[in-house]
Amino acid sequence: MNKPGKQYWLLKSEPSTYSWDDLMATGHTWWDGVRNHQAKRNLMAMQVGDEALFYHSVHGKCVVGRCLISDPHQPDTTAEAGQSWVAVGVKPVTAFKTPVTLEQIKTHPDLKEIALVRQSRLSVVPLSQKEFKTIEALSQ
DNA sequence: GCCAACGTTGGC
DNA sequence: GCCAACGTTGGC
Repeated sequence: MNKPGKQYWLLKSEPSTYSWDDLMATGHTWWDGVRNHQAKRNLMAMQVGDEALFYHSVHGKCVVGRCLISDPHQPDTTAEAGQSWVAVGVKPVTAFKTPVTLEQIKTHPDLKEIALVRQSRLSVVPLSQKEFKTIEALSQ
């Protein structure tokens, strides 16, 4: 079920730019356009088969679904010449029946240390397995 | 190398 | 619309 070393992530997107529905419509996307070094390190640490939650920032402020890292990191084709940013492939797995709001996350005792809140501007955020499972359970 | 100014992100 | 947090840029 859970292969060893599997990691968990949260991917942020402003839905007016790219939404969960956009991902569902195509079944696959390249998570590109990330221009932050810490986020880049997280992308490079991802392995195929890692799981990620999809978070709608700004308009939404909730986790809306679960997805899968389907392709390892590779050069971001949208990067300007001379700059080396990376992208990973992402596929949707399940849409949350009930989106999990930022407010729920902030008030849940098991999510006090979540990087989503501690580092609100980071767009590719690592999650512990417990944090991942806790948020997933809230979506039922 | 320091730091002020400015731009961006994202919550409120 | 405002502001806090951060990152980047450029003058010195």
